[in-house]
Amino acid sequence: MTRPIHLFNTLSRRVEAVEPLTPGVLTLYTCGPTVYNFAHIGNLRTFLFQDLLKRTFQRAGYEVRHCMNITDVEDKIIRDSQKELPEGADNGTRHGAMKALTDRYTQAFFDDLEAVAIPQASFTFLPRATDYLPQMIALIQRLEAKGLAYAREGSVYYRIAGLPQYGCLAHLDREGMQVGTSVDADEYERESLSDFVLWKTFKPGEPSWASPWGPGRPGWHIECSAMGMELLGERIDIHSGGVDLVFPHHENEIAQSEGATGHTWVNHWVHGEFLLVEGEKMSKSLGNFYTLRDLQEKGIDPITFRYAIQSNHYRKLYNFSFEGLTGARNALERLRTFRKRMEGNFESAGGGEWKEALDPLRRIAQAREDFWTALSDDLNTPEALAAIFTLVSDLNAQDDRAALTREERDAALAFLDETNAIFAGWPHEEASLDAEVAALIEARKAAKVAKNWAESDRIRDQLKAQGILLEDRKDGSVGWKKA
RNA sequence: GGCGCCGUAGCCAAGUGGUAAGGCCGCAGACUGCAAAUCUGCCAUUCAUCGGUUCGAUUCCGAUCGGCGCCUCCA
Repeated sequence: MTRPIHLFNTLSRRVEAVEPLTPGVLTLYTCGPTVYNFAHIGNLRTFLFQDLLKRTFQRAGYEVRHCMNITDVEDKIIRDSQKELPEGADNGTRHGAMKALTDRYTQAFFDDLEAVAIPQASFTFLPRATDYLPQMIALIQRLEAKGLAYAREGSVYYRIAGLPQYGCLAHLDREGMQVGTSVDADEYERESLSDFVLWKTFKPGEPSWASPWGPGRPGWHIECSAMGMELLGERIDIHSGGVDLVFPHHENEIAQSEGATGHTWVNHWVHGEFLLVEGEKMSKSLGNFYTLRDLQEKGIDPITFRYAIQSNHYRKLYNFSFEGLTGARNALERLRTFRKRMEGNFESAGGGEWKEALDPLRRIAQAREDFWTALSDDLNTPEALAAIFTLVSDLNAQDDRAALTREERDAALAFLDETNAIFAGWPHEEASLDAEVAALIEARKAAKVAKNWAESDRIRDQLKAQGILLEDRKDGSVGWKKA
């Protein structure tokens, strides 16, 4: 049983149903990081969007085969990893230095992902580009054989003129293109300024691999085509990335893959928007450039960041702000408090006027429908979250007047689990207190019974300082939560 | 020059040809020994501006203003 999901397709510029080639199994390729530095919050927005995409399909009943590449050979990686090496360093040393750098930042990347609740284990394939040189070379040879690639002085280029559909993704027509305004001097040998490089010839000071065209290294588009086709197949359901990748990266991937196979490679292209920071483009010079680590140092919970990102639609520019983060934290707190309330069994006071009594089970079923209707419609998370919040509000009101039954509470909890499986913001938390704190809570209870308010308040403040917030209930029990 | 996107309350934000979801913040009240949590009420006669189409537009069309992206490395 799978729910149909509709997504905006960059190819058609319309929202379309996603119909996997194999019913119930979704093949998903997402462009991963270039590991030469820590990921910044803009990068993370894209990975969070892709995680949302994946989790939505999973919870909608699909088996998702997700491949994300790790780009571990690229201009900036080479620049940063080779600068300390002597001029005469041999190729093995150069490769070693490059690997040392990329290993370090690959690990940092996965640490960051884990912090925002994107488990490494949730990826089916995490290929490193440097592990797929044979596949890249084979793909280039395949293009050569079809007349779509040509070698010049040790480099190989893609012949755009040979592929009529070039430009279909970015919706560029060749007449209107302003191309070639900035051209590297060493690439004058291309037949056309639009042709892009598949294989770069060796330059002194760079690591290299042997190839039929002599030593060199892969161009930056070829890895995704080679690894995607190797691991997921020559036809895949969804390919995604940040909007900036539409052109030229994804356009060139289409050229490489479809040029080689002669048929459609990707059915659905999905792209996530960028973020702004306090209304401005994030940049190091403006001083508004943040990594997740920067936020953590400011005491911000990465899960709060995750929620802030996911509470906005993925195709809209998101204006990151610290005020927004505060709002996200408070909104999450409301949901977590509600969860605790549903996990508990305490009696409500009863009585009081309210709009109308409702049938909690039916109300929950309605919320579930609303939630999925929103998510299925191009991942409309703002509306999906609204479905949760209105339910929370209704059930709180109901529970205040006439306590929900255990069955109804469990139904609410099941819905929270279901939605948390996607948003990862309101998980069940084991309630455990150390003996000292438990004793303090008991001492305060005794003080309250004795109407010793000064002592009772003192203990409450003391616990608050330790990060334990108390909630006195109407039935005399005392709840607590961590601040 | 070509192709696109966005402009909804203090902030974030959904949305539809039929009269504005949700969250945060804020205010008043209830509950409480006081709090916290929760509840009740309030918080955009209005959706950048000006025209047009329509019985009716925030939603369609056009123009204007403002912000932005891509066509070159970039999540």
